[in-house]
Amino acid sequence: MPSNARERLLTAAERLFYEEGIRAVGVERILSESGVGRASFYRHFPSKDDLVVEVLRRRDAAWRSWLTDTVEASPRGTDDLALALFDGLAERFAAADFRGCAFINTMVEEADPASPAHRVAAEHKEKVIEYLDGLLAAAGYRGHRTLAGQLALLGDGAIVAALRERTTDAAPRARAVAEALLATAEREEHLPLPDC
Amino acid sequence: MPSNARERLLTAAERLFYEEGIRAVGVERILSESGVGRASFYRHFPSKDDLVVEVLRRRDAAWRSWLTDTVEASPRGTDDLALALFDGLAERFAAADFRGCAFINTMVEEADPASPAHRVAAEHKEKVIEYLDGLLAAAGYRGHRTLAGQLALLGDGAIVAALRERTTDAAPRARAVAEALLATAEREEHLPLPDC
DNA sequence: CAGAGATGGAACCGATCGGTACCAAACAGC
DNA sequence: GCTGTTTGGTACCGATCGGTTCCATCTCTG
Repeated sequence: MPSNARERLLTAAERLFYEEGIRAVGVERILSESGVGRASFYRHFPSKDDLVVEVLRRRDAAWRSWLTDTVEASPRGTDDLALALFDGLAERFAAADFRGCAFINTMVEEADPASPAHRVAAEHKEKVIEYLDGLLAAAGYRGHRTLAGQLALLGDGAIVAALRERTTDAAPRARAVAEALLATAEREEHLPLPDC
Repeated sequence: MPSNARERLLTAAERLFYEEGIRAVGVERILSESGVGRASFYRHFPSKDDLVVEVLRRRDAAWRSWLTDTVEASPRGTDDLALALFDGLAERFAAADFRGCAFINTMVEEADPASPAHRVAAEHKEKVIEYLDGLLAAAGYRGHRTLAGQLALLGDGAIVAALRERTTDAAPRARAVAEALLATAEREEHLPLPDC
């Protein structure tokens, strides 16, 4: 059964790491905000780095389940299910504590690509792309793998833009690009015959 | 006349900040790698933060002049000058020390949007978008301002993707999206008459 | 050559970093 | 009620953080 202290540590650390950055938050802050004793912390996690990795793993799971829920709850047709991504992002951009993508931020803060935290963050993006790839393949798009990478690229670009200008404008802006992209890509599969 | 020590500090700091991150590099590292004495450092810069801001200012100027050179040296026609951006990015992605966009990284590391470093980084992106806007307006695109934001979004998305997968593949992938985007946008201005 | 300003080196400062050791209280299951 | 585990609190550790101070040396100018 899960420990109480461990749970409080993870939730406090997740919030603090996202709001202020991994390196910017010391162990002392996590302890005081979670109410956990210093010894208890190191009983549950060998080091701060291990806490970071565990926080990222949980956030990866939570984020991807949010993505699938958002897509499945979308009232759209099956053709442009992936576009629901950008409407979902718009909600995220509006959050008061929005500070970009936790995984992009981790890859920036943990510069070494071989570091555990960096790898977990990179693998998260891979899994998101695989999921999008599945959606696009099911919708019958020809170059679905490339298309999935392009949609993820648009999503990340929108997140960066939202972080920079601190508005939700980037979401519909990226959505429009995605629509233009899917409109041209769709033709290859669904409209092989010239229409003019 | 420019001080020798100051110049060495700025070049060493720029490299170290980009390779390892701003917070990850202490003053000691900058001193040892630049060969500048501790006292000399604080004679030239009131604090480390001031050095960070000055490094960003110089990188902003250098990056934007690189952008204009890249665009002007492009063999393309005036219509898709902006696409030269992505070919230029591909070269950057291939660099051995590529570690994303220094300004995105700064906005991630310096979480407070009001901090001087964060603001300089955000303003850099604004200036890039203004430049792209000018290019698109000159080429006769109708919604050139929105289009400029979308191209910048694609550029940032490509940079993030390149940081994640550590290949140059993201550049042509983003370029293809930009071409699809400009292809649909161009019609509004240059082809007001239906072609079928 | 003489003087002035800039320089590099090192000692030192308080604060904070991640991590360890120890302890008394709270808690559980029997 | 008693035992054994988990808990929060605190003191402490060496290392490093950004920053100050002093000094001997170097270089450039007059």
